Order: sequence, then structure tokens, then C-alpha cells
Amino acid sequence: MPAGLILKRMPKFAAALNQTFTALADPTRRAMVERLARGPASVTELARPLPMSLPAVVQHLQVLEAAGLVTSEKTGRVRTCRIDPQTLGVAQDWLAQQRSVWTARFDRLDAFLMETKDDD
Amino acid sequence: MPAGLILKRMPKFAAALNQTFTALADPTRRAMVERLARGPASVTELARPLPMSLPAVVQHLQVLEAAGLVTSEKTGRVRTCRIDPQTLGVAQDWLAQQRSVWTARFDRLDAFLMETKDDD
DNA sequence: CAATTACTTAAGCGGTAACCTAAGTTTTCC
DNA sequence: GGAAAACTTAGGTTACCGCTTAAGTAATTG
Repeated sequence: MPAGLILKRMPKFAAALNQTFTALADPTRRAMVERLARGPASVTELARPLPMSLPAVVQHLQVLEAAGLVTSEKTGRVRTCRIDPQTLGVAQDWLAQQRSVWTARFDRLDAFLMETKDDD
Repeated sequence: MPAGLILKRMPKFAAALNQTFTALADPTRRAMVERLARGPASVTELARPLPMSLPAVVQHLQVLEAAGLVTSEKTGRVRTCRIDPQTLGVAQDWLAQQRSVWTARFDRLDAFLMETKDDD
């Protein structure tokens, strides 16, 4: 395979992982996710415990929404935010798969060692 | 609780999550993890399919090592890299916990709806 | 209807992340 | 021992990220 092909044809799935992991890499955004896991909240409620301006919180919110981790809708003058656990699952699945590949490898190694032991 | 306290006393655990998710946010580094899940590799082997210079790959490797996702040791002139699945597990656990908080919330909501239904 | 609340929009700024090239260093092979 | 292989180190560039302040707009509330 020619060099660099892996990253150039990046499937939609991989782009989604980029956004998801990028979103979760920031402690402010993880704090927002943790808050929303306990139930919906307005933007102001989300911002209350955070040491930054409200526009900054809204920017973080936009990153979370772009990643599909959070949805929000505005009613009157209040925007209510909710978590979308399905997207969390996508990240979880990727992690699980890497571990399963790794353990499968060790199972094969184990089987190989058992076989060669028989040859003694 | 005063504003902004959450992020200022960030436990060691949260700092580890920062590094882990930041490391996994980059598609190049995820490709490296996927490769290493299939077995150990040298730096040159890791770099072969990637569309960038070798120093760039080494920098990515350093990020993965700092996060604890990968370990490496040098024997002779070749550095061999291996995955450390334990750190993948930490990220997986965080995701699982957020989802469990969210589902617990829905269980309580469910129970509440069942109760009020009885009142009809 | 004036004041307050709850965002929204816009512009800017400092730091750092992700590359690069060029020039080392240390093994290994012939 | 000289050349090639496999990194390593250093320095520089560009772009994006996380935040700020300032100035909006739109919905309640007294």
C-alpha cells in the first residue's frame, strides 16, 4: 500500500471519532458532559460552575454539538441542552475494538506457545 | 460551591483523561494505536504508511507515550513500540460511567412515571 | 414600556500543536 | 573502517484553539 493512503481516505466514521475525542479532550467540555449526564441544563446553568465567560461556554457547547455529543433547543430565551449517549457509545466501541484486537493477538500467541510446548 | 473550583483542583485522574483523549483525537495517532494493537512495531514500521516525516511520527509517539497508551524500548538502533491496553481501559471506563449516570437517571424517571400512573 | 435576563455575534489575541528541513548520533553490515 | 540504517535533536513556520471584551438581539418581568 502506498504511503499516506490511510489518512487520505478517511471514512466518515473516522471523522466522527476525531470530533468526539477532540471534544472530550478538554476538561471544561468533559465537565459539561458530566453535568448533562445528570439531566438537561440551560446554558447559564452549565456556565455557573465554570471559570470563564459565557461566550466561551457557548463555544465549548458548539464543539460538543458538532461532535453529536449534545443537542440543544431554544424555547423562549432559554436554550436547553441534553446529552446524546449514542455518540459516547461510538467512542466506547472504538476503544473496545482496539482492546479486542490486542487480546485476540495474545490468544493466538498463547495457542502458539501451547503448540510448541507439545513439541518438547 | 464557588465558580471555577471544579477545573482548578483537577485530580490526577482528570489530567490522565486529558492526555488520553487528546492523544486519541488525532487520526495519525489513532492509526498508530490501531497498528500497535496488532503487535509491536519499530518507529520506521509505524511511519511507513503515514504521509509525514519521521520526526513528525516520533512526536506523535511521544504524545502516545506521555498518555501511557504506548511504551517503547530501544535495543541497538531500533526502538520497539507496544500498546498498553490498560490506559485504553481508563478512557473506556469514563465513557461507561457517563452512560451509566445517564441511564440511572432514566430509570428514576421511569419509576416516577410508573408511580404517577398508579395514581390515575 | 423600561429594565433585566439569557443568550448571540463579532473581532482579536496569545499560546501551542503539528508539521517541516537540516544536521546530528549511534549501531550494524560489508 | 566506511557506508547505510534507524533514529534523535534542533529550529522554524503555520494554523488552529481557547479565551477575552464589547456590542448586539430577543424574551420576560415589574
